[in-house]
Amino acid sequence: MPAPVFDLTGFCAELTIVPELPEVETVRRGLNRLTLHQPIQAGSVLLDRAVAHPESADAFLKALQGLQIKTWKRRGKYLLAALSRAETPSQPQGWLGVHLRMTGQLLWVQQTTPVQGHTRVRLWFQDDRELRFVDQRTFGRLWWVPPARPVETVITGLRRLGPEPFSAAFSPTYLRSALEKRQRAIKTALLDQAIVAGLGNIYADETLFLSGIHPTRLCCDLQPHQVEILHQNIQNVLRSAINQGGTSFSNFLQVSGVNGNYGGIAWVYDRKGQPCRVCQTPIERLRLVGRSAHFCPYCQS
DNA sequence: CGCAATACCTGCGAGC
DNA sequence: TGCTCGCAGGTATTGC
Repeated sequence: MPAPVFDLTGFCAELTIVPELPEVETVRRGLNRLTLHQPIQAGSVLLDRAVAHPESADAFLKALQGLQIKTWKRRGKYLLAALSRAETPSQPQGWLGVHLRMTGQLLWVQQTTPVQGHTRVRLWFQDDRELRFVDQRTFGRLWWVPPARPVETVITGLRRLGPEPFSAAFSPTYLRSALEKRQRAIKTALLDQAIVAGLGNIYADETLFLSGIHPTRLCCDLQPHQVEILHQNIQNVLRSAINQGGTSFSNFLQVSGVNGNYGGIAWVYDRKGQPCRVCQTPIERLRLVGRSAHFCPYCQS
């Protein structure tokens, strides 16, 4: 099997790791090391609906031609490449947006690398390089945002995002006010990107375990000190996952010797029936608004 | 407005 | 062996 020059996702291909904030942040850092200041020469769209804007794949490719990437930013789980032209680097030329959703991957490969199944979009750079978007379940999307158009008018999902978990806006006070009147389960609220941007199913379950809070507990029933703990653990879980290079759950991290309780091991996620790492009680799973929630019935209440 | 259900997808594994 | 079916989950949309 031909290995990519660099797998920007940085995680084990055999494991299905859905990209949440730490994984997207890891991809962003890889993109910033590899893809900047090189004009896009051409490209190919193999699946039309992978391009959310503009309407036609041809228009998308035409717009990107000749542009280069100044820097990659991240907002929630969205990646945003600031575009410019080599001759006029200070003049913004819009944005390239990417959302990996469930199974999206960005690969930095040689153009001669055989095109694997599920390849959706190819962008060709100089020196035979290519940014390849591969996405088995086809939920991932790319956008081109024209210059002078506010990004969120094209990538409308950005409008619905709450604060970044490491921003000043995401304070314990904010979180308390966002939760105190809500009648929904706390797990559901953590998955709601309008409350805080970036948590997905895995890190939401891990956060609740570390906070000793049962996933079905109603937001409005949480004590202020519990919200404080929750706030701290949201940051702790995401921070340690980012420090592990984007995933806390991959085999190769374990075999390469990185470990400790956030280096290769989930407390509860996908551990139904296995003993709790703290009290040995079997981990349970229930369905909550169409998602699985994993928890320890003894440690979490 | 708040919240939940559903649609969108494909591959895989369980069960028959 | 080969089939069906449930499940995995981020986000947009729909509907109560």
